[in-house]
Amino acid sequence: MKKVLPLKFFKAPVLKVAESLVGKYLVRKSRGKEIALMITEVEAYDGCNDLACHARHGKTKRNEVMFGEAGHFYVYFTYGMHWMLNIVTGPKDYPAAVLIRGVEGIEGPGRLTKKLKIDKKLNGKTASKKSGLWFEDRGVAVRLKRTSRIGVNYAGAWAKKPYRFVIQ
DNA sequence: GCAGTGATCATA
DNA sequence: ATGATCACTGCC
Repeated sequence: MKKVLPLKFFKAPVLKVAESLVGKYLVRKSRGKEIALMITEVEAYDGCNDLACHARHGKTKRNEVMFGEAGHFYVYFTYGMHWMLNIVTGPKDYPAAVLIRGVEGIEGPGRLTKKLKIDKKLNGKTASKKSGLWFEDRGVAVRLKRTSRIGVNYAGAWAKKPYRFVIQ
């Protein structure tokens, strides 16, 4: 069973999308080659009140995609060398996204984007075959584990929220 | 443990 | 214009 996840899938609340995205496949088509990898680790970033979320200080040029329609990619550059891949969720004008932190065989959000050649060209694009990057449900069931998020110690109480989902 | 790296954003 | 910050990685 191979089913491309429709944009509707991402309109649900971010925690629900994050949870159900683990065990699904991230598929990248680049230069005619298709690579499908199971997602093993994600994190949820939920709205302006989430002190770890980029949207905590309101809309800016960088994060405006998060305020848009669900099912679009939010890709940004950080630490002078790494691209981060997120998928926008929830209703329009509600800034929330799921960070894809790892897939099978590629541990770490920065490595993942490097291996799959993901950069700002995908920012704002939709998750579909047309953009060359999309998600598929291949009918795999997995056991999950919830933990607090990585690299957000500055976020006070929000740093402790169990918004990270990893495969067990 | 921590240096490297540069876009982004707030402040002026 | 300047300076602090950063959803990380790789090497020590």
